[in-house]
Amino acid sequence: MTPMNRAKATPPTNLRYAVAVDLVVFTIRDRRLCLLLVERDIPPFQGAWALPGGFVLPDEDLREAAYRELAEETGLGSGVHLEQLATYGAPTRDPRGRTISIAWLALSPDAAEPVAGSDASRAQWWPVDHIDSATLAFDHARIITDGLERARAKLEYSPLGAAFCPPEFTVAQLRAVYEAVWGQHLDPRNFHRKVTKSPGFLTPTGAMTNADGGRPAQLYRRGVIDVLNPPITRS
Amino acid sequence: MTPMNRAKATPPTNLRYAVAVDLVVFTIRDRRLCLLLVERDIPPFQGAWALPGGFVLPDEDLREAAYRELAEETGLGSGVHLEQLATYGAPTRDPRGRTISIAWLALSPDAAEPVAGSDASRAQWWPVDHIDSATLAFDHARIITDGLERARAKLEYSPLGAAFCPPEFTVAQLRAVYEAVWGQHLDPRNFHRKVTKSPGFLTPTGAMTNADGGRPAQLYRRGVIDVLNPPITRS
DNA sequence: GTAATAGTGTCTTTCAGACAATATCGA
DNA sequence: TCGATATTGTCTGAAAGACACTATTAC
Repeated sequence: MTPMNRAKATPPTNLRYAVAVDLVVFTIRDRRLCLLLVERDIPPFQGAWALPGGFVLPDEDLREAAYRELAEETGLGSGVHLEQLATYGAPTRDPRGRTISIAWLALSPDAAEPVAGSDASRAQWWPVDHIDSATLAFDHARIITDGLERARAKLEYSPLGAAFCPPEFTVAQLRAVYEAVWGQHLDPRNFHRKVTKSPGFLTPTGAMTNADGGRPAQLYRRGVIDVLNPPITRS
Repeated sequence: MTPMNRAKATPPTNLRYAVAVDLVVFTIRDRRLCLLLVERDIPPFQGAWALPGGFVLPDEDLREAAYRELAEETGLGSGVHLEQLATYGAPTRDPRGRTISIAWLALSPDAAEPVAGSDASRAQWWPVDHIDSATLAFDHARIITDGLERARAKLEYSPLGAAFCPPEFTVAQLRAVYEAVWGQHLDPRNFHRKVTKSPGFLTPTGAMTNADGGRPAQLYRRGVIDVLNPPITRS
């Protein structure tokens, strides 16, 4: 084994980096798409808003770390959709030293106010169009942009819109999700036909609700499929 | 700052892990989808086939590391499409110690034989349906599965099929890509109409080729768009 | 001429979007 | 009754899949 055999050798200590998870948590509140941010109470970027997150512990999987941080900083837990977004690792993205961050996209039904994290920093839901990218810590503005893009795209070809809804929901609630995420109005009648005809997207519970006034609506649960075919188009 | 304020503090040395990039490199050879694997010449998994990859150096970005490994182990470089696939970090995925691996998906035109890596390990193209998942090193079987799924999905709604083709190519060459990746026959006439009508997918060069016998075919270059609308459907 | 591949046209069915019409509640 | 929302139906135009047909080369 030559000194050139770097790629396969055990890495020396100077090739080890801090590894963190960051969470891009979306929900719908008041018909608007909102993102969870926490206010940093220590340097760097003290006082700036940042994504919730933290370092990965030695014995936990990456997804576990994401779930743990989600629970610690929001009180949210099971029932929240969590998927990997991307990994950010520019050498200077963290002034404290090289840090690799695995970003996760989380979609949550409208929850109560977020609980303060264990570090007592302030956590708050922000409408996405009220977030000032320039003031965010680290490269979190970029991560949020990527998360938004992913969420918007996923509504088209996956049943993830339902992840923003409670376990049982109406077609109108689901439509409100799509309208909030895409920022555009959708025809209620065509939307209704599309989602109820999309095989496996929704399963009717048989129960009805009249919580919204007007004619009572059928309640649905999330179906079993992972890919919408045909997709729910945006236009 | 309490000891509980773990999430925001600078991480101690025991919270640093090795960080690697692994490459899922696909190409089309002999009308079949092929994957580049290297034979490991040192433990662990000595003698097993693995994805090309290596550790991230202190001053390079993650994408740079992926490009460097690609060049070192394949001789490939510019002109290869490279995108992040996912990050794998199960605590025990590497018996040498905790290693976080950022996997990249690379799509390459049919190239010459891969050059031997700088560590002289053997590199070889494998038809994807000839790969024995059970014999692969680490969790690479899973990574390959994820890469395959991503590649298959991306052909539908992105112009990435062209990443498997040389800079100038015919519709038939592009169709061969789709057929290899999807493993199914496509009607040449409908395919031709779909891709040439898809706005921004292909730009004709004006030149023709008769390399395949029969009527000469128009040559195209990759267009400028990133998303196909409408998508190229699979059925 | 034949064989092979490239490319166009045409038919049918399916589906998306616009929007009328009907259904079922509360007040 | 009206106002609100839910749900179904109907029409039209666009697009997909099947496949006949024409075009242009090599031999």
